[in-house]
Amino acid sequence: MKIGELSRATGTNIETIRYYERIGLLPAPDRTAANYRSYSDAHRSRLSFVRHSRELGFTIEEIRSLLDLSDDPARDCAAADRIATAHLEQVEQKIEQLARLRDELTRIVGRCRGGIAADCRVIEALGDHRHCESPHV
Amino acid sequence: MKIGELSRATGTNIETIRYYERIGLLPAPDRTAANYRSYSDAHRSRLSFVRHSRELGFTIEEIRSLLDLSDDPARDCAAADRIATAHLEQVEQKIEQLARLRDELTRIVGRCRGGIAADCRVIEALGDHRHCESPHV
DNA sequence: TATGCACCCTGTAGCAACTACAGGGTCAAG
DNA sequence: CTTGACCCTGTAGTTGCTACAGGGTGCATA
Ligand SMILES: [Zn+2]
Ligand SMILES: [Zn+2]
Ligand SMILES: [Zn+2]
Ligand SMILES: [Zn+2]
Repeated sequence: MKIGELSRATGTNIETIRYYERIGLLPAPDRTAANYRSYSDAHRSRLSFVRHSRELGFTIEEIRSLLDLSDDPARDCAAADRIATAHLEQVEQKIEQLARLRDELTRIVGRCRGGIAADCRVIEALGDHRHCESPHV
Repeated sequence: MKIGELSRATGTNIETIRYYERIGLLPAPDRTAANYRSYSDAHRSRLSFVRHSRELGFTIEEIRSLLDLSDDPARDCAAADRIATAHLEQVEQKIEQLARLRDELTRIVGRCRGGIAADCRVIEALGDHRHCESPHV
């Protein structure tokens, strides 16, 4: 499989595939006589794993650890669980933070009654946290 | 006010203040005889505006537009309202996306029963989106 | 007077995770 | 024999900072 086919098969940008190789996330594939990369099915499924994990928000380093683990099928899977659980917790924290942000932004946006910038409550609220009702950080 | 005082007064890293000046978000202040930056109260409140807006998740470019607007107090404030509303919508979308992620991650994490990596349902789920119950993207 | 220390300066490079060229080579079809 | 689709390497850009390196300044103390 050439890089273009792998790109279409996994929905991954070609530049991204080369980037993953450069940072050691995907192993370097064989080359054809013309120096084209030639991928196997193992590459395809590894890349699918990476892309899917990225879509689920895991960082490259987390994915690296997860790949290490699945490369060594006899190891205890507790590490994978720990990574996934920690990531879930981070997502939950991020949601809470964004919800606070949303509430504060809703209050701020709702205060604009139109008119000139000098009188705008939105601009006023952005300039001074004392107008806020939550710490939002 | 020297840069260290401004830094303490606004809770902004000194490097960040210089960065804002470099990208034209803060006007270059006067200099002392020793070439030290010397800030006025106008600088201080402008920087507070920037930091507060950043805390609320606005991008630098959005803040630039908001500052342009507040620099011209006679202008109609509708543009500010539009920026803030658009930002609020983005925050809401991000929350929804993260909520989908959280649900999917919760399902995935819940499937691990311990054991070896070869049998791990978490690793399996990460490798193949067909195990997912939502599109989560 | 020297010297220590806190503070300031510029310029550059690093982070994450890509993305986008520039400037070239390869290969099959018409 | 040229056109077009593909592939290659290497480098630089994105966002919003942060962290030096390598210097200068200013004030208090011994
Ligand atoms: Zn308004
Ligand atoms: Zn606030
Ligand atoms: Zn498991
Ligand atoms: Zn999925």
